[in-house]
Amino acid sequence: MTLKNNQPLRIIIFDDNNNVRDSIALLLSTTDNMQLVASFENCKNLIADVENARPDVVLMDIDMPLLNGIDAVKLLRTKFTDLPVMMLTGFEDDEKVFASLCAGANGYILKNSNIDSLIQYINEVYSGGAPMTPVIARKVLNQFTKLQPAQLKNEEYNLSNREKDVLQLLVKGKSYKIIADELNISYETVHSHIRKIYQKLHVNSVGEAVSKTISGNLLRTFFI
Amino acid sequence: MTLKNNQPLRIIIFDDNNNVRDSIALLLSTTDNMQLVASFENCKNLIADVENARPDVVLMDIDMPLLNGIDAVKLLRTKFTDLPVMMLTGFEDDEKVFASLCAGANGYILKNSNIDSLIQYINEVYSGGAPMTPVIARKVLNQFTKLQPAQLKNEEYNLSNREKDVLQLLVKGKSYKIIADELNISYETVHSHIRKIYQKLHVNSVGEAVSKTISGNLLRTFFI
DNA sequence: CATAGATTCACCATAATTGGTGATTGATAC
DNA sequence: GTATCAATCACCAATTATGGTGAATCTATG
Repeated sequence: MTLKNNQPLRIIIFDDNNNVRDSIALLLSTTDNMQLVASFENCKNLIADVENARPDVVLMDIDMPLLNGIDAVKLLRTKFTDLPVMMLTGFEDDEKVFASLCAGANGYILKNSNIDSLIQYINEVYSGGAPMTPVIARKVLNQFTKLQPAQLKNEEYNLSNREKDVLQLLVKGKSYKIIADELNISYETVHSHIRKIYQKLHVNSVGEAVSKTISGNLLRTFFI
Repeated sequence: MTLKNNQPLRIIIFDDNNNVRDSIALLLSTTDNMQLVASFENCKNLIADVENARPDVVLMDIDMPLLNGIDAVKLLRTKFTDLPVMMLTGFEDDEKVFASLCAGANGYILKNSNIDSLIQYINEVYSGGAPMTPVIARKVLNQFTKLQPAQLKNEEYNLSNREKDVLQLLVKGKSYKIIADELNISYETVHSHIRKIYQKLHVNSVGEAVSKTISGNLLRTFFI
């Protein structure tokens, strides 16, 4: 695995369960390129703890007294924007997965993952990946195939650059007048561009255009 | 691992590379609960082959002569809507990942994954997961955090049921008149609902409303 | 029962969007 | 060099959306 200057990966864990902290300590003590540099049962001194421990990867439980793991990640992100944080949780709660990822967590795995997996996940999250359970990933895919009929033939709409500019602003909810202003062109030019856009997208209202654009684009940007 | 009636998982592979087919055959021959029931170097008789082999999981290469793996998945999906298909590929090409998943693949992994992983991935795809590389998954997360500031505070807009109905149609690009028609209410009622919706969402045009709704909702439906 | 909110509808005036047609300029391709 | 297309602008007419005000009915909640 890729290591920083041949030094073992510095790991830190926040978990209120002694057993969990102990097992992870044991696991990491038998793993060559990893080192548990600190371990805490709550996030009371989160920022200071992290500053002192200088970890390469943070393991964070979700259900903890005082400050829960999700808020902890948010707090962490105010100081350490790129520090890899992996959530550890006992069960797969969709709401919490969602909230964690939104808060800025880089991965989300179950505590009952087998030992090899945990080591692998830590490596992955350190090297820029985002380990998540296949069940979560599956939800993304389902959404895909659901939306597919309309958008994902990936029709190249062949919008010109200017048309894309206009469409982008349209998606932000701007009116013709404001778009004209922001692009320094006349209202009638905007009108003209939008006419073309509607032709190319096969729609005939802002609603449809925005809808088609976002759902297409969002999904595409996920993977391209 | 979960098995169907204690029978080993029936695996089938399509790959034009003899070495790959051989290594996978070897790997699976040493794996208790899996069985390679057939192996083909192209998808010439895809449907027939699958019908005969009755696999539980299909492993599909992408670059193949005659019919490439992506089109093969599409074809497969016309007959076997739920059959787990995992793409196997030598390299991580974003476009192809995207195209495969759109075509209906359930997972996407690299051939150079280690042996244990492959076995695990097969199990996961069979049991309803969607194994994908952490790098792909990371892209999803990045998109998340990008969109977060605007939408994902997950403000409860407290829309009433009727308002949600109307908003949903608005998102589909329907006009007031058509919405009125579809919900069997008067134009003025639609008008009235939309006024309320705009208030609650803090917007004042279809564009904004649709935008706010979709980007919020799409992401949410991925994970909740 | 009184109050709040959801759902329904109406009228009015203004503003914004949509569709049609047409025209000029500049760049690019054949 | 001419045909094509992007980008710009204009005028006109019809439709649609937005915002204000007001009001009736019904349901649920205290």
